[in-house]
Amino acid sequence: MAKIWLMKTEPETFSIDDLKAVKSEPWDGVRNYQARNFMRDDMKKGDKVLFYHSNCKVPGIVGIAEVSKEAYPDHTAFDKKSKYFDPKSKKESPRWMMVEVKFKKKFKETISLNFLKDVSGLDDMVLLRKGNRLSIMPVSEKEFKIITNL
DNA sequence: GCCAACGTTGGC
DNA sequence: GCCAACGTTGGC
Repeated sequence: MAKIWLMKTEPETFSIDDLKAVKSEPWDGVRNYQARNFMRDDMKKGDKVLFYHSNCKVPGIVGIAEVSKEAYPDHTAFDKKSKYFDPKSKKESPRWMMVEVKFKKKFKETISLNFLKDVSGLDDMVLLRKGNRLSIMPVSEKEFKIITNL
């Protein structure tokens, strides 16, 4: 069964509108092991993705995307000129992986983080846990239903 | 821009 | 393997 994820991005860097424009995008630059493990081990083609804008005026969920390609090596880690370059990632044994996501839809309004905090049934959501810094995290079916019904 | 809460690094 | 120092994330 398809799983559901939440992926954070800074809209200044890559927003939902950017995704809409390019249709599909390789999710490069993830340099966190837990997030990588989710991509490498658990994200399957067809999984749904809640698209989240962070580090901006109104942080929150702005739309829905879908996994369009499963994990493969993140080549930006091999590129000395890339800001995501990691000398410890070798081509023979890539340390970092990425998936591709494609645009599904953009919500009319951002479901703000502030608002989500007050929605009942979402108390256990990973996103709302204190000190959470994961850029990719799992979302339960129940949480997804609540959110898409808002 | 501040700063709390994390994750990572590296000396020991 | 511990843990202090450092870097990063991300809400505010």
